[in-house]
Amino acid sequence: MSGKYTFLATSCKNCVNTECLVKRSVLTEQDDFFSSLKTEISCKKGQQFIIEGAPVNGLFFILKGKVKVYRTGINGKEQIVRFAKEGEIIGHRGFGTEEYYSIGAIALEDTVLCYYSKNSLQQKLKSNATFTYDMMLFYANELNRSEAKLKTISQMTVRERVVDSLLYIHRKFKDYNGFLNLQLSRREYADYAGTTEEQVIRVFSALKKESLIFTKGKKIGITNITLLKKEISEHNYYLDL
DNA sequence: TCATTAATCTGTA
DNA sequence: TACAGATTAATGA
Repeated sequence: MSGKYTFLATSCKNCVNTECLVKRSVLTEQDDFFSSLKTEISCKKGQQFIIEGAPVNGLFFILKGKVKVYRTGINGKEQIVRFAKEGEIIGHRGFGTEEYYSIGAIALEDTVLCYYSKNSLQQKLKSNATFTYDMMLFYANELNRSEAKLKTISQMTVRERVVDSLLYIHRKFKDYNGFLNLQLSRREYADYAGTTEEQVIRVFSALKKESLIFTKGKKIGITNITLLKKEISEHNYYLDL
């Protein structure tokens, strides 16, 4: 971890983030002590808060903001593993037996994170079955999604992968004023879809010509989501995760 | 505001 | 698919 952090202090009790696993499962037991164990970390847009290869000491929960999780590939190319929003967990793959992070994470906008040490989490997981169960469901989902993504990358054409990425961003982050509620560069789309920047640009302009999407600078809007979904589902690769 | 840097797009091999 | 160059947007002093 690097850079300057701003530390705030919000109790989980007063937290507005109802999607958070800690908020949902732990606070029901009237135990505000656990929420005092967290560290609140605020990071600016573009700031990296997990570095590949750094030792794992705990787990991050996103209180507010959006994040990308990536892994550096063979030729130094960045492969984006997933995007995450409020309430999601970051760094969980290293939580069990791994000693070092196999992924890096960067804030895509100003983000506030709640950080729990390995120790305090392990204790809570052992004593609170609801929390453990919720965590298990989360891990199962992640595994499912990551296997689906492997299929996507290995079996779809470039165009299908780009369309798939757009649909993924759409169902995860929804629209805001008609545009996707997450601004990504063409390079980031490429890194997620497993292709190059130029390919993404070309697919985007093709989709624009076909009136399936529209763009305004970095902002992208989906005109016809039904047709976009159809492109993927025709090949039976579309998974609503 | 202007200059510098980054991002986007197009042409071509 | 990859590279180079042109154009446009974003950033910072």
